[in-house]
Amino acid sequence: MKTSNSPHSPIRQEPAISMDKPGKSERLRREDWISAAREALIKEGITGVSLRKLATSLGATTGAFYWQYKRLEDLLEDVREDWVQRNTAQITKAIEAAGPDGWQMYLAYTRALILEDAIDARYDNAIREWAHSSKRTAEILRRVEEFRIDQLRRMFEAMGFEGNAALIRARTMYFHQTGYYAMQIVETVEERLKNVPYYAEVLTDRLDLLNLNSITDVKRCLEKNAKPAVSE
Amino acid sequence: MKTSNSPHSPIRQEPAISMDKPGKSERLRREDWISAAREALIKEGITGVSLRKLATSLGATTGAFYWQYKRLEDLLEDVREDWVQRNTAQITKAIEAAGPDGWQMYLAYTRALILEDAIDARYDNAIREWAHSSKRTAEILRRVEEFRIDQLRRMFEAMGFEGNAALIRARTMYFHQTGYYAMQIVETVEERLKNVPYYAEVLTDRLDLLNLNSITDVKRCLEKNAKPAVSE
DNA sequence: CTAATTGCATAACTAGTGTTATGTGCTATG
DNA sequence: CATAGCACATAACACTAGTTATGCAATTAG
Repeated sequence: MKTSNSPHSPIRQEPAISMDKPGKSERLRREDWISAAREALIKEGITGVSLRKLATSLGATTGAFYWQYKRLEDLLEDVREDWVQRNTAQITKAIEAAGPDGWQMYLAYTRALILEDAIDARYDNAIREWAHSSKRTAEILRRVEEFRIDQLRRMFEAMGFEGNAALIRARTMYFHQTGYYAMQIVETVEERLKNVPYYAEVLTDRLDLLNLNSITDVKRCLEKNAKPAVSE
Repeated sequence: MKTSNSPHSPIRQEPAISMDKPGKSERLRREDWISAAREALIKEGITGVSLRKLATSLGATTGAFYWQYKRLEDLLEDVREDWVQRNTAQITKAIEAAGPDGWQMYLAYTRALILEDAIDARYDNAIREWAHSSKRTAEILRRVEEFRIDQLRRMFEAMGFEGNAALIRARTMYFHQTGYYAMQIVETVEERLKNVPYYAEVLTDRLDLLNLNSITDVKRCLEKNAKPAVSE
């Protein structure tokens, strides 16, 4: 038997005052393992998330991990929660703050996607890929996607679309986004801004945005609290 | 050293006449391994494709595999080619045979997707997932997707959309499809048929399809060589 | 009938995995 | 200074992976 020191303390005290020795060799915290796991998941998929790789990337070994977590699965659960917070909770705030006007919500959503990178597409893809081999991940992904689509549906209803029309547009928009992510399209911000009026025309039936010829016009239209339509 | 018998013959002679002993224990062929790998890939992802699992599903062991293939990678390359043939080459024929009229091509594509299951969505997903960890798979996926989108772009151009408008619609349609696949939506054929007019309205600006109220109307509209528009 | 080849099965090897047990340097406390 | 305990490193275990070497029954050739 070993001494009775018990790791895996539920609440980690931060080093109170961690100043004065910044870069040297601070103690590892759970967030360090979560970050390392997130980056490995994004870069190589769930098969790339191995304890020894994570430990090496943190300049440690597997022994350090088991001081923070009891099992690998516990870290993976934290990664799932990290994804929900980063890729859904954040953009949800932006949309709902722009309400109740549907068009303002649409602009806020577009702005968050294009200008603020509120959703990391590679993170979404890695989670979706992971869901294929992890029942737990699939469950969380499904719950999040139902929430996201319902959020868009309420947005289109706020724009005046009723019933099935709002749902179809919500799904068209979200499926398009998912497909865009899945295909790992590489575009500059300018290219994406240039297409904003075209997608808005298809999804919202607003033809007036086609008058926005320059990218600066589009960008100005996406500014917060901007008036819905035509360039002044 | 062992005897100088050399396996991995480039061309496999079929058993000439394989009648009379159907179910017992026929010799394994490359297609058997390809089929087993495809089903494992679809069900469990690329991590589920292991030699011992494949062998077990075929009632054999790993030793049998190396009589057909030199390396596992050689089987995986055959699986990639199998995917291209099954999920792209087939539907391409259907579309191009319906040309040059763009609307007929649209109907042929929709019919192939909904009524003929010309694309196995789970196969597409598994390949896309695999592409995250396999450079070779990513290369083939990219080539196929560029071909698919260009095919849709030419279809929209044949419908009268010009330049960027045709490309945007092609991408919207394909991204939607990819997202639909990625989300693993479960719908009956009737549900999917019911939405055909709505999607057609968004993508092609044809309002006349909204007159198709019943599913049988939609189905009749999708019949080969059907007239473009209104219910008679 | 004998011998050779085919078409596998069996087992072992190397490498990588999560996990556990134990050793160890550093820090804070008395 | 001495000592307890924290935060690791090290090493080993059981398991699975692809691959290789070898054994072996069934078929075929002479």
